[in-house]
Amino acid sequence: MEKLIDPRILRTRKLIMDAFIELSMKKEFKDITIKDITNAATVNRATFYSHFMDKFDLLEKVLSESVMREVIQEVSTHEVINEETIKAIFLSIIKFQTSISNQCRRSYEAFTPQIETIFKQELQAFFSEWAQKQWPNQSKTELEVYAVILSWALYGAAMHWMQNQTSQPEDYVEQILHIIKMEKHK
Amino acid sequence: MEKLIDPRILRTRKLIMDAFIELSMKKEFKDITIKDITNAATVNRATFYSHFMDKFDLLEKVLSESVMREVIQEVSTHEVINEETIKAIFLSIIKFQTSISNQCRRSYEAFTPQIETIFKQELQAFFSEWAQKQWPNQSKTELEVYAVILSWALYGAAMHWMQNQTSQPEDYVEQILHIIKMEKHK
DNA sequence: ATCAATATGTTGTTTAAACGATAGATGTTT
DNA sequence: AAACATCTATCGTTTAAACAACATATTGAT
Repeated sequence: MEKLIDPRILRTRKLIMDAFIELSMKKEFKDITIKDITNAATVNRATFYSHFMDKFDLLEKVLSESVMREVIQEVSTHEVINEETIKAIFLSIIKFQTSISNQCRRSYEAFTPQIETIFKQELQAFFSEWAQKQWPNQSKTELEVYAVILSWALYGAAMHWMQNQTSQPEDYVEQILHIIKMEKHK
Repeated sequence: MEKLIDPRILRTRKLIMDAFIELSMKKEFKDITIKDITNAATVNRATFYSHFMDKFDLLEKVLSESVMREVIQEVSTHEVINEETIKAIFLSIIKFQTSISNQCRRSYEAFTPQIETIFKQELQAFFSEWAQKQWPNQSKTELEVYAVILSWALYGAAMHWMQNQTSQPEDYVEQILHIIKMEKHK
């Protein structure tokens, strides 16, 4: 079933994305030109356009594919969604947000809306898939709602913690677990 | 005058060479297959053969281009050949030899002849070029002899030190400077 | 020693990427 | 505001690399 994509495509995509991530740490997003990116990626500028529509398209894909994958990977060891998984994801979100707010500096604020959208989308898809595996008897729409609530609640809580940082994240996440019910009964 | 080489060629060469250097740190040379190298380099196996004749050809080019460049670079700050330059090169050789004897481990001994040949070639070319700049009035053949003697003597001394390690390299190099005359008078 | 599996080179064909040229947008200096 | 440079985006042509297939070696286990 695998489509067998030409490895050159994968390599070029990775070169461009990695170069962009690298540049984002030094320059502001608006000051990064396509030429900057393709130069650093050792790729022709025209080639950029056969992979991405523009810089924003690239940012979107970098966030969803490259960055979100890290978060997912950290929790992919867990078999089912449980309190441990929730804790792990919460901490991952904070870890990621902290790292990009350090890396991107000034340009960070300008892109929080995009980042938030992508983050919630990915989280929702992730929860939805896993919920269906975990509770195959529940109706799809019901599990979808469950996934939406979980992803929004978790992301919102993480953002709230980021702004206040009153307690330790480990203690904070305990509070979330008191609110969200993890059980589903047939 | 620059030939303007297709960047894909440079990129692929670098990918292969870097992958090889990386693998050399983990595996013995004889156990590294072309497939290993091209896999790590994200390059097709057939592509390898349009850049290198075989594994030995690759090793040769890695040593002369990639590694020797480091040594040269360390002394390229110096304007002319003097006692400081000699010291710097001597220490660079030792540094390089120590690092590959740590990295390549068992396969190291098997390739010392090749490494030695390449090292002396590169050193000789380096000294020859610089001697001609420094003493343009001297005859070319005379300076060539000078370059040969310098390169062999330095490399030999470095190898001798490596095997015995009696004194500190800084003290050892002083002894060399007592033997080799650095002056040239018209 | 035999057989199977894996590695080495090589070749013809297909495809992704490089190149050069282009036109329009954006931005900076005078 | 006009001149200038730089960036964006696209397109046809050329080239390097991917692919698949092949014959021949090496290796390794039975």
